[in-house]
Amino acid sequence: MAKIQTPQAVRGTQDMFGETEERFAHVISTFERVRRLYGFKGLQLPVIEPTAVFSRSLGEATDVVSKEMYTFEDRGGDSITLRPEFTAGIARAYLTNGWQQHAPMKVTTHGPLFRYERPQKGRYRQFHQIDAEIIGAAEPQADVELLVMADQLLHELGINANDSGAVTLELNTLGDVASRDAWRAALVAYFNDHKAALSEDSIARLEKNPLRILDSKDMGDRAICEAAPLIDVYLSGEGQDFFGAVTAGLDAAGVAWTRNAKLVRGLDYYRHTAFEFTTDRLGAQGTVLGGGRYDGLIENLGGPATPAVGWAAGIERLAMLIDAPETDVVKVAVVVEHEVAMASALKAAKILRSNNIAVDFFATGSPRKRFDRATKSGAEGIVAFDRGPIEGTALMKVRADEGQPLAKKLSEVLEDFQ
RNA sequence: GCGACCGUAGCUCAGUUGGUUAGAGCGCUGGUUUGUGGUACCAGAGGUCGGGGGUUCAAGACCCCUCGGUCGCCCCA
Repeated sequence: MAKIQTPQAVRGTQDMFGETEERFAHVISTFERVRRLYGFKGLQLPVIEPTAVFSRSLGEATDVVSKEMYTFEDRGGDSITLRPEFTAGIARAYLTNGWQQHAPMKVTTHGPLFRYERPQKGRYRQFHQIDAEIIGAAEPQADVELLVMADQLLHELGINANDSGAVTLELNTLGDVASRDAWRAALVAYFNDHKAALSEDSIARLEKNPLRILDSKDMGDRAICEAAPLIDVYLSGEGQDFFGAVTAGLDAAGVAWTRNAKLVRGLDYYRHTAFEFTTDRLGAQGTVLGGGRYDGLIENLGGPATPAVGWAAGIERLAMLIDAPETDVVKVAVVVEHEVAMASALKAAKILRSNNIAVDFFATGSPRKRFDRATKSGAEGIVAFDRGPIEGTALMKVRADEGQPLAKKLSEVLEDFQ
């Protein structure tokens, strides 16, 4: 028989099992727990959306829209896109379902996102994020609540800033529309004056996304950025008040933060608050959680002017930063030492499981291996079924820890492990 | 899209300046010991050395192409 080539996973996708999966699941379950502590509702959204949802809200010129989306035509001829981020889809759902009635709406979601990029450490084509948003809230307290929740989440995952220093909250403001536009114009003027010294990448950014030059990794660019104009000079009184309220709120809640006046967001719809929790432990992928205020987005999609704030965090990146969670271990290992005991063993396993006791079942391979595997499973107790004194009957033996084997009734076993 | 490094059993890796039947550990299967058993020992299965082409008397080792992986640039979580 001719060998056929074995199928491969799509580049940039992962098959998670064992510790990798446990870390992943732990991030999500912690997030689900913490989000409830802050009164956020869950949200489940489609993975596919009409392409326009993203092209209109992110901006046609952005890298995400122009070259990173998984877009295809469905059988009806409609252009469909696999979501590259959460916010646009949430905004769409908010409009199509008339969720204005619930405003201010505090929601969270999590799941897979897709971006056609070159995979590297902490970055995949199918990746996963947890996401939190408050829609319909214009006040800075919404920004604060979101940030305090993010901080607590990181803390409960064991990777927060306050003591370990693994992650730090960098905070900036982009101001309101007028402030932001004035700052942007000043930056363009400044960088144009220094165009000759800029890197090739940054000259391109000057046209497409001048704010981005501020976090260039090029050493020459960084030197030029040192003297670049800051938002503070162009920030309106209103913008100052807003930012002041956010920082005061964080201080009141005991959340550590540092000002990074060069922090910007890649997407056009951000206003006011911009923030990132960053780490130096993930190679080139320093951002673990990022977000900001996007008061302009819902209007971009044709809805009413609706203020909103939100953040998203990469589950894979968080999973790489946490300590390995304890692996789930079954409470009882049921071992079938002789075939005549099979029926009794199956029945016992079923009863134990019905009583909410986790059971693993060992009934294949040599009797010796069965017991070995049961021992290695880490179960608290082993319930073994052997041939009984009368032909065709079963004998139950219980062994917990190092003790001598005991003959027990199943009801006693239930008591032991309940 | 660009760059660097890597690709030998299921897994982690050895394989000396190219030279006889390609190895180890773990895992797996069977067995022997250990008085009911997490140990130790023995044996077995499992590889067309990512794929294709080339150089050579001889290539897992050298050259080219190709596919895959990792990391970095860009961009982002």
